[in-house]
Amino acid sequence: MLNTNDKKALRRFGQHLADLRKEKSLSLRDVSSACDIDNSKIAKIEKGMINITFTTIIELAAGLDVHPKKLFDYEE
Amino acid sequence: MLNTNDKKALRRFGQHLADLRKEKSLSLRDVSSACDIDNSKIAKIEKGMINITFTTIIELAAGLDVHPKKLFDYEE
DNA sequence: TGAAATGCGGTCTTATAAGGCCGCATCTTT
DNA sequence: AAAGATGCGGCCTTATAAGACCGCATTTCA
Repeated sequence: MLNTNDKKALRRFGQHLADLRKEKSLSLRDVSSACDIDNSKIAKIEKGMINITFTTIIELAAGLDVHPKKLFDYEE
Repeated sequence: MLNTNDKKALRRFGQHLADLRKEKSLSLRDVSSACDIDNSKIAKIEKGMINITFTTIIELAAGLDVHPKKLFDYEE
C-alpha cells in the first residue's frame, strides 16, 4: 500500500499532468480518445488516486503528444 | 495484457536503466539496498519483464541517485 | 433556459505488480 | 581450487491497476 510520500508524489505528478493538458486546452475526453484511456481513469490519475504503470505513462504521453520525460519535468 | 509495442518500450526502458546502473558501477544488490527493491525484481525490470508502477520508478530513481526524468531520457 | 460538454467518483472483474524468499550458474578474487 | 559476489529466474500471496461502464453535478454555450 502507498505511504504518505508516495501519495504526495502521485498528487504532484497528477497536478503536472493536468497542467499540461490544460495548457493544450484539451478536455479529459479529448485526451481519452487520443490515447485510449478511459476519461474517468485520467481524472483519477490527475487527482493522484492511482499508482499507474509504465505503459499507462507512455500512453498518456502519447495522448498529450509530448515525450514521456516531459511528464516528469517538474520539481520535487 | 501487454502488446508488442509495450514490451518493446519496457525492454528499451530496462536497457537504459541497466546502462545508468553500470555507468555508476553499481551491482543489482547495491541499487537494491539503496532503494529497498529486491535485487531480483530489479533484474526483471532491466530485462523488461514487468510493467512497473509510478512509485517503483520513483524509488528506482532514488536508488540510482538521479532525477526520475533521467530514467526517460533516451530515444524512442 | 435548455442542451451539451465536462470533471469526476463509484462499481465490478480480471490481470498482474509488489514484496519477499530461494537457489543456481557464472564470474571474480584470493 | 575454494569463497564470494553477481545476475537472474522461479514461486508464493496479497494488494491493486487496468479496463469498461454508469451517472450525476457543474459549467459552458447556443
